[in-house]
Amino acid sequence: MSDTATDENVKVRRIQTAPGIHDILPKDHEYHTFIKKVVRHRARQAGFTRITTPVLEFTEVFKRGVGEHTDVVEKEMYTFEDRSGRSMTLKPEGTAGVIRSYLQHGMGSWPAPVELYYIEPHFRYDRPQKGRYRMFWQFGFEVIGEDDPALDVQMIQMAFKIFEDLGLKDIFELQINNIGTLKSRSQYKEALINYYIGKERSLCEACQDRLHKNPLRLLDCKEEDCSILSELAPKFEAYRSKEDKEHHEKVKEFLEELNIPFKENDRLVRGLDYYTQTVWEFWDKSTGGQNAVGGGGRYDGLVEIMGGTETPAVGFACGIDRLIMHMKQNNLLPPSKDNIHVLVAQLGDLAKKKCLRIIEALRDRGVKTVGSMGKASIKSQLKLANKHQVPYALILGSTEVREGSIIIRDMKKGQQRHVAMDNVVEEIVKLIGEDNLDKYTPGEVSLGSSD
RNA sequence: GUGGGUGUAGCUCAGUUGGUUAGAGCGCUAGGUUGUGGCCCUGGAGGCCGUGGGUUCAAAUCCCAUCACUCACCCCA
Repeated sequence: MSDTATDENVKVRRIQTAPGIHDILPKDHEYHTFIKKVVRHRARQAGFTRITTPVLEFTEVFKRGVGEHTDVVEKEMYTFEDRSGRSMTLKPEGTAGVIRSYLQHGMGSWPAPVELYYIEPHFRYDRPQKGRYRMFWQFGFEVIGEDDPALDVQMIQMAFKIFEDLGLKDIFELQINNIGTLKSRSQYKEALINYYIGKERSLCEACQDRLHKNPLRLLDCKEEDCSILSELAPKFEAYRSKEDKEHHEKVKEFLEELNIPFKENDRLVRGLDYYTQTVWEFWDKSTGGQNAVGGGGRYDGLVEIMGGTETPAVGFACGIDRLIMHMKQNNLLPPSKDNIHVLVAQLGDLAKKKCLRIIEALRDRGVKTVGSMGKASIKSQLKLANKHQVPYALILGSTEVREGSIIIRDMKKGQQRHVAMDNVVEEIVKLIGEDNLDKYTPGEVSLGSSD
C-alpha cells in the first residue's frame, strides 16, 4: 500500500495554467466587463444580435474556412483527436464558425442582411508573447448577405465607435487595402507566380513554399531579399477590375464622409484566405503593424467555400486582451462597480443572528453590503471595513440588540451615532444616495411562444 | 518553429570571492487593558533558493541537463 498521497511530509506540487493561457482575476474583469458592455451596447444600437458558436469544431470548418495554406491553419491551430478519432480544433477565429452556423441553420432565408456579433475566447497554438496568448478574447461582427461598400465602412465605423468609448480612438490608425474579387485575384496570383519564377533562389525558405501555395503572402514577407523583390513585383492595381476599383473608391469616399482617417496600404494582405475586396487592420500608431488590435474585411467567397450559394459578407474582429493592454498603457481605468457601501460588524451570537436579516434587507434595497461574520473582535472587523474602503460601517452589539438600535459609523469622519434598528436601511440609503444604489434588475419575463 | 533574458516568501526584490539556523519592504494574521479602523509599535505564519544530476569538507551561489515564465522574430488578435 502506498501512502504517498497522505504522507504529510510530501509537498504536493502545484499545478499552473498551460502556457499562454491565463486566469482573468477580479481586477482585470473590470476591463473585460466594461469592454463587453460597450460592444453589446454598440451592437444593439445597430441591430446586431449575438451568436455563440462552439469553442470546439470539426477541424474541417477552419481548414476550409480559413484556408489550408494560411499560417493560422498550418502552424497555429489547437488540434487534437477526440475519443472517436475525429480531428477537432479549438476555434482560432470567429468567422468560419459563424458561416458554418449560418448555413447549418438556413439563415439565408432570414431577412438580409443577417447581422451577428460575438464575444468569445479563441485559441492559437503560438509561442506566447506580449499581447499574444494561446487563449485570447475577441469580439467580432459579421454582416452576411449584402455587398455594398457602405457596409464595409459601417463595420469600420463600428470599430471606431467602440475605440472611442474605450478612450482609445486616437491611438490606432486604420490601414486599408482592396484585394479584389476572387477572379481578379487569381489573375493577379498568376502574374505574381510568373514574376517570381526564376527568382526562387533569392527567396527565403518560407516564401519558396508560399510561392505555389499562397503567392499573395510573398508580398508582406519582411526578409530583406524578399521585400526587395516584392517592391518590384507587379502591383495588384493593374489587375483590379472595374468593379473592384469602384468598390474601393466608394469605400474611401464613405470613409471621408464619416471623417474616418485611413492609410492606404497596398501590401496589406491579411492572413486568412477568405477575404475579398476591402481589407483593413487597426495598427497601434506607436509600434506599427506588429501588434494589430483588430482587423477585418469583405469575404464574398466564403459562404460558397463552406458549401452555400454565392453570398457576399463583411466582418471584423478585435482582440480584447490587446485593447486592455492599450487601456493600461494609457492609464485608462474602466468604471468600477465593485465598490462596497456598507460593512456590518457584529459582537456576540445574538447580534450575529440579527445581522443576517439586516444584511439581506440592505442588499435587497440595493446597498452593496458585506458582513464580517467570521471575525470575533470589533477591531479586526473595522480593520476589514477599512480595507474594503467602505464609507459606512454598521455595528451591532448585545447592548444595541437589547435596545433595538444599531450604530452607523461614518468611516471617513470617524463619527458614529445610534439609530433605531427599524430605520437603519432607509438611513443608509439616505447617506449613500438613492442614485448610487445597485438596483440592477434583469428585466421581466413575459408570456409568449419561443419561436 | 528560431533567438535572447529571468527563475529566492502571496507580490517586488537583496543575498559579498562557495562558509553557521536564507533576508528586507509590501501584503496576510494576532496583539498594544473594558465594544471601535486608518498612523505608529510588537509578535506570528509563510521558502526543498523552479526541478534533477554533478563538482566540493561545504552549493541559493560553480558546471550540465531539464522545466517554467518572459521578450523579440515569423504571423496575427
